[in-house]
Amino acid sequence: MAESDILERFGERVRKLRKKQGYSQEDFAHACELDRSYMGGIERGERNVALRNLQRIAETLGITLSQLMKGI
Amino acid sequence: MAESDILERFGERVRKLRKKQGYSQEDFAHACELDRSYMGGIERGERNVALRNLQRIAETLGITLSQLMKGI
DNA sequence: TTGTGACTTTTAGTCCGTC
DNA sequence: GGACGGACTAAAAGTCACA
Repeated sequence: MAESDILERFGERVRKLRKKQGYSQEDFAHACELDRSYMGGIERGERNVALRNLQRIAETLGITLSQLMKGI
Repeated sequence: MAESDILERFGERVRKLRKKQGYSQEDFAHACELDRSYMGGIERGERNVALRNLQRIAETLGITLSQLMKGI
């Protein structure tokens, strides 16, 4: 399924941006007010994240949703 | 809740782009392979759409996810 | 510090309809 | 052509313990 790639690509994108800002997965999850294991699932491409959580992630990274989606 | 605005802004964005391409709501929903009542809910800002469906909507509109999210 | 399985609760998303 | 509702099923949200 080609679409499942979108979750993986998104996960990689989050992981990259998160690391770039020096967060551990746990600290980042906490900053997003999400559970650590949920965030882990996102980065591994296992979660089909919806708009509200996408927005939280973008906000925590200090970027727009559009920027977060770049290259996805 | 400030985040609920994101759903409304997204709904307006979809409606605008959909109309620009001359689709009726029903035809557009069908083109996205989504239910018409669901698409109505999206445009009314009542639905917290997840990544896979965001991608379908973007594809149907012929734009990238990043472009779809512009201004959201 | 992260992966992962198992799980419950909440909501996404469908399908029927009416106005 | 679109708003809106009820009833339903599938899947997302969210949590925990252990490797």
